[in-house]
Amino acid sequence: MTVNMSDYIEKARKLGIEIPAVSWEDIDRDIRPVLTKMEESGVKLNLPAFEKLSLKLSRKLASLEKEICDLAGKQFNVNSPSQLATVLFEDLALPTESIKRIKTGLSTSASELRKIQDQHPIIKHILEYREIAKLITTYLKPLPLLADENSRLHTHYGLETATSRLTSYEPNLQNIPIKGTYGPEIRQAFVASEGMKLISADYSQIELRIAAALSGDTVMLDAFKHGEDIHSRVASEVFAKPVSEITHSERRIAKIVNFGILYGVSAFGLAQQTGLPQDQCHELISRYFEAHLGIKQYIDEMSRLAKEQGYVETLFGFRRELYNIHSTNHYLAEADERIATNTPIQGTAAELLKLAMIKLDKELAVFCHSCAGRNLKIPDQVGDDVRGIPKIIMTIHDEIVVEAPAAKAKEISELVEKVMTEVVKLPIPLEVTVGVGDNWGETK
DNA sequence: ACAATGGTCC
DNA sequence: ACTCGGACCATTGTA
Repeated sequence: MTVNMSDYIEKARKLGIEIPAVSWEDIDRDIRPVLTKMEESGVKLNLPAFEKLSLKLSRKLASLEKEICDLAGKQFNVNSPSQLATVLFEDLALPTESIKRIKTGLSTSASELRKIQDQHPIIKHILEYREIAKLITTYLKPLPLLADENSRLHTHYGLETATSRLTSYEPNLQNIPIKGTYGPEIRQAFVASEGMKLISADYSQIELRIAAALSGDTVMLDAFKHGEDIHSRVASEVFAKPVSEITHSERRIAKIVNFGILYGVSAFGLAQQTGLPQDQCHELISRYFEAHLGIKQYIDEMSRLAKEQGYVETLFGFRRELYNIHSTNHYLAEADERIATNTPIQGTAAELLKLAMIKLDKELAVFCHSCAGRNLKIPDQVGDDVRGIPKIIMTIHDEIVVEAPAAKAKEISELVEKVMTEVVKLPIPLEVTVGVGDNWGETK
């Protein structure tokens, strides 16, 4: 047995991780039929709600466009970055010192515009215009056109990514809005069929937990073991004060630091995101690594592995080649170093979700079988093909959405939580947040 | 048809 | 010069 035990399974065992004896290739083979079923099931849209919101926002967009052109003193295409740059930085002569230069001139991206938001009332209008235009053109208009005769929307899932994550396309259901004023409204228009409920279950901080497990960082492992708020905990470390004294703003910054670590943060990037001066960000990063020697070691180890073997691997052996790790172009070489730290974490998270989906799909079948004599089926009051069978209908990187008969939703939500929580045994618990509702916005 | 820009999600 | 991982998609403007 141990003779043929793969390297990565042995590696996992040493980290105190118990994983099933499967490779990423086994996982991808077994997830495919599950994905196909999800594609065929689809998710139901509340089309009248789409129509209503679309109309409301279209009116708002038109009035914003008029206000913007009035403030600009001329008619122009607000959708055109080049025309917009001319209006802002030539016609209105707004300050350009802090604005990023791009190939074609001055950037008009939201992050740049926010820097000069106080300089002119037009900026706020433009930001709101962009937000609303995005929602209309990317979601509200196209999605209903892709729905079938039962108002169900069928995405396609792909397996070809650099990290073993899934993709979703035509349409992409993995970037449906959730933030902002209207994000929740859009999610509320993703609904359960009559007699059914939506169950949404997502892993909380799965990437940070995997980082803790893969690195063996004792401080982070300890924090997760005790169920601490990881962002507040890191805030107390980098700002050197007790958790009880951490402010909302300090926690927000620590959250950005935590994400930055997963992505291979630089002081510059952190400054960009937090709005703090770069030298203070440098200080925060130093303090972070002082408090998390295990994480520092992990990053160095991945960098070393990348240089030695030219690739890194996920927990289940998915390999990513790093072609630029030895490049004399430092920018490219450093980019590969960041990829080397991130890929095992992001990739392992993706593999755990796939494993959970494979197991859940089987468990749901078992559940249905055991319910066979208990009148589980909902009479076909709907024209579609669901009729009371619980199904996985969507996945969004760390989240699984199930559609289940209302009468069994509670029971099934507990099954979903159990399968996801127990998919592998890490030295720390995997936490899952579950919600049940009549629509996707309600399950949070 | 394609590059550039910008924006949504995890 | 230029900065933080992974995706998909819409629009503009040029070829």
